[in-house]
Amino acid sequence: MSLRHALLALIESGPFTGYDLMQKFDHTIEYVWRARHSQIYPELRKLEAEGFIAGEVLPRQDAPRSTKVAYHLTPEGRRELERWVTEVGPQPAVREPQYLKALYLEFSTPRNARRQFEAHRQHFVALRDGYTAHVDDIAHERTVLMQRRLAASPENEHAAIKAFKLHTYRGLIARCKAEIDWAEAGVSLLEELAGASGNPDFWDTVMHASASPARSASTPR
Amino acid sequence: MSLRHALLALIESGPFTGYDLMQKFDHTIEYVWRARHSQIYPELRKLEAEGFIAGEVLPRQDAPRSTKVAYHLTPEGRRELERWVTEVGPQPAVREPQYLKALYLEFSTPRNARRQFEAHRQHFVALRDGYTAHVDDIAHERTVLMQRRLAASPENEHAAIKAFKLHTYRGLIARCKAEIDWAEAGVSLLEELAGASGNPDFWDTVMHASASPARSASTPR
DNA sequence: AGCTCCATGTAAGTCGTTACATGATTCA
DNA sequence: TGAATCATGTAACGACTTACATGGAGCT
Repeated sequence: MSLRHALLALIESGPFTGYDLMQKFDHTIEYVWRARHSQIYPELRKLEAEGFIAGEVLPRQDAPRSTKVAYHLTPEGRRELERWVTEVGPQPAVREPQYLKALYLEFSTPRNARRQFEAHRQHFVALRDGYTAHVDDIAHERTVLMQRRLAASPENEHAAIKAFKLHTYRGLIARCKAEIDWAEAGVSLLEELAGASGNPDFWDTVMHASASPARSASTPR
Repeated sequence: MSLRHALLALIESGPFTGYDLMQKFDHTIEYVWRARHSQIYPELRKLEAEGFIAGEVLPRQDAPRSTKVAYHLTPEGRRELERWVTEVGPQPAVREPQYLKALYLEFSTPRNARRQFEAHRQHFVALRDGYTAHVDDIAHERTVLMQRRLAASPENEHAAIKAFKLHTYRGLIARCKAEIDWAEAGVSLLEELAGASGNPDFWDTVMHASASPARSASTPR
């Protein structure tokens, strides 16, 4: 149920068209929630039907013969945003595909296990770098969203508003670091195991090979 | 697409009934993927239809007049399990409800912000404690799953099999720690902001109050 | 007679994905 | 002429949730 609130929060410093919002979700800017345009446009219409946002039809600056719709927050939308921020929501259920796989790496070769950890590492290095660049942009007030939001607030609140955003992205950076450390420790673990086994074929040996292949109780031994 | 593989991996040390599996997902044991029985039973039938598992009808020990179905892995299921472990899958999209909310804490009071961080902390402390207990169980080979899996493998692989599981859960513990640290740093941040603002009402003042309430471009100022 | 555990299901709905689609305009 | 950007949609499907439902058995 967070997409709608991500939209409301963005639109608060609007007005924005669906296309504007899509771009914020699609690449870079909104780094904590991902959404596709096929989800965004219908959700905007729902939010408008519920009275949380209001759209106005504008001519397109690039193509004056067609139009676009820019949405802004209504007072009800504002209240809904405040309600959401105030409410303590349920934490999402644990569902970790990479860790699930890591539990069962013995079903493949150590070489592959290392590949998994390296891919994991790479992904989170890239993610961390993106976050880091974004933190920098926020600290230097280089993002349009920050500028708009600060412009709409009294000066004595600027520090806090900025601090919340920085704290959020720094937390995500710390998480990336934890993932990177885990992946690197995984590689180290494999190397230790390689050393401990005197086996020169270690890296290409499937552990836990089909020792008990699909024994069936209807085939009593 | 991970539920089916979680099921295959569990069933590998089977046979298990849907009810057995449900319990492993529901509470404690399988700490990396959560699923409900309403998802598990249909998926088991799908896996059987695809030939990855095979069920056999058994009498229930507690109620001999009714039956249950215990599934075991087929050779195709075994191959599918190996294929999945070998394949480098796509990382799931970033979607972080708590961090999203943290980005916009200025729409509520600092008192509420602190409540959010404290709830976050609590949740991950509990999760970490669960993981920690589970790591202990694995290290001492107290779980049925570990015992079955080790019994079905040659001794020289026991260390590696155990090491993968320990490494996985320790990684999850490290992640919990990062979350706990983040939440605690959030509380500290709020206290700093409280000190910096000389305002005695700080904790109950909504920042970013409706300074620009739903301005509409159709209402030019 | 009612509670709990075992064991299994269905139905409705939300959320999200990929893929398919269109139409205006500018630029090379 | 074709590609890229702006702008907006729909359709089909998959994953997951909540809620509703049943039926045997033992325990108090």
